[in-house]
Amino acid sequence: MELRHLRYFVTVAEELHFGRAAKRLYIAQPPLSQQIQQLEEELEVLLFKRSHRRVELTDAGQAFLGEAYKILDQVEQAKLLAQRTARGEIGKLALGFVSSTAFELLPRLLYAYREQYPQIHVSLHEMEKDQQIAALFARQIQVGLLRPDVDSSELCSEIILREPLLLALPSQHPLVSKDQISIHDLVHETFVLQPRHWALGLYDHVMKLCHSADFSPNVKQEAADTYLLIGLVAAKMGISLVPASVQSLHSQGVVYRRLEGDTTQIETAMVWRRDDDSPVVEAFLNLAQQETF
Amino acid sequence: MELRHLRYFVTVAEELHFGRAAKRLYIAQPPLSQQIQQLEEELEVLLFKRSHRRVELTDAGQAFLGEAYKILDQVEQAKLLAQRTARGEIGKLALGFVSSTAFELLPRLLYAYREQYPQIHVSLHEMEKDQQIAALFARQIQVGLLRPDVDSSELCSEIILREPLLLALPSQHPLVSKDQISIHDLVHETFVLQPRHWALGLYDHVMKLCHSADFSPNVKQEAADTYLLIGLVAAKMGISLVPASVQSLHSQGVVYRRLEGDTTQIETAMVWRRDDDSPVVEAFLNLAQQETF
DNA sequence: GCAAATGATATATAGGAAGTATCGCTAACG
DNA sequence: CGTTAGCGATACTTCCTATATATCATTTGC
Repeated sequence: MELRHLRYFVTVAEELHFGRAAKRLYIAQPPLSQQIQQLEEELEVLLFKRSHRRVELTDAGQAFLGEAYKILDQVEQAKLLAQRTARGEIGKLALGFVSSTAFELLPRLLYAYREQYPQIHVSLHEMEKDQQIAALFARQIQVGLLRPDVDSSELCSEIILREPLLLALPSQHPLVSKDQISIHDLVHETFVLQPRHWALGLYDHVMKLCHSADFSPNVKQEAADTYLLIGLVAAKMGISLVPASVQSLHSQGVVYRRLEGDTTQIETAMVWRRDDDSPVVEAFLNLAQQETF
Repeated sequence: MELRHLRYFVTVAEELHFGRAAKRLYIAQPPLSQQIQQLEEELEVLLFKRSHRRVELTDAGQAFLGEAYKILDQVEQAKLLAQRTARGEIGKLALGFVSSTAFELLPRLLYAYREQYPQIHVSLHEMEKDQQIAALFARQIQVGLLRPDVDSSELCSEIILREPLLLALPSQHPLVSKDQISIHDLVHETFVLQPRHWALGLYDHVMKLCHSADFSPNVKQEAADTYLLIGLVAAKMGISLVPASVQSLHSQGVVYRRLEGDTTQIETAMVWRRDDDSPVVEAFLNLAQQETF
């Protein structure tokens, strides 16, 4: 049995007339009769009652007609599904992200993506950099958002955000009222920072900055979680240096200031498998590249 | 697109190897490659990622595979459905019957039929003879159970039950204790009968019988419904003559007796449209013929 | 009883699916 | 690093079969 048989059968069942059905199918009448006979032979069932004057469906033909419609419809659906899936309009996307992207970058990307591809189910997984890379290899996530660099020939990456460092201060801190704050003003401050193993790139940036002013920061407390970190600043445990996007985490008792003369750029990159040509991923990457800030 | 494409696609998807898939399909490898290419061309979608070393499904291929399985499965289902419908194993059967068949014949037929064709939905419609014939013409019922004769070239009929007449007596009636009861013993009795228009054949049989003993029955009360008729006998409104199968309607206060020397046979027939070749009807008729009593 | 209508049959044709031979690329191996 | 085995694609041929043409057989309506 081929779909041809079903298409022909449906048409004859609709016309109840071999001649008209053949015309509608743009074939001659004899081959149509033959194909219907073939179908009946394979099913071992008579689908039509033919008198030389009238054609009508048998009970079995009636039953088969309903199924035939369903099948032909499902074929169309399958075609559409494949095309949409290929265009990245349907599917699943697992994203890894470092916590610092959760305040600005990730929400913006997600919002834009959802708008354009509402049928994609996106799952979000907060992970630190190394975990993300492992998860990419294990195909647990398809795209990661993290701080560069990534060194692997099997992965691709692209920087999608560069942002300055900001100083986070308790709101009653004396420096708040100062016009311009330079890195040298921080020599005797106590710091609250994320642990090095947790936020490698950021940590090293901060260290480099302090060393450029010939001091090592006095780290009183470490906190991996960004919410907690800002909370500690508000609680006057110390000051901190954070990527600018953290600013959108408006926390009472914390103010943010640029550091005079600091040109540090904190970079955020997207990472994905080089061999991943999934259209879902491709669509996400394209969109993210356009949305670059 | 033809089912061939789906069958080939599914096999390649299962094997992830064109050579092995071709072997399983009993065709050579090149035509298989070509058919898959055709399919991809029609869908405008790549279904497989081919490196010269490995074949794997794309996302779209994965999605399409699920649909392809469903479609092929549904084709099998459709085939089965048509065959079963043709064999009369699936469908609907509307039966008309006169009330007197409801006690013995109809239950027995139904029981046997349901056992063999549990998937058929049977609907039952109590109607008198003329209504049944009209309903057969109107295709509201497919088979009728009634008293012959039926005179129409468009209908077929066959007698499936012959039964004697029984005398129904109130249990305290003097005739109950008599050894042999003859029709002549009934000359002075009062009768309860079904109206002539309602039970044509039966009524005429009773009249003929009485006239053979040179009297006309004294009909005190008529009752169309058989239950009511027997109830009236129990209430000593009179005696009645009924087909033997009514006996299975065991009613307190009523006893049944054969009439000595009476050879009357009450006949019940099945009637159906001559042009009805529905397998459901055919199966029912066959079974009823075998079950004849 | 003849003509029109309609589906089946017989035969011819052509379009395309399958077969054969071969190529091109990759990866594993000595 | 060249060689070889594996595997899918391509080129070309063959053969099957779906389609077309012509005709027949049967029914029905005038």
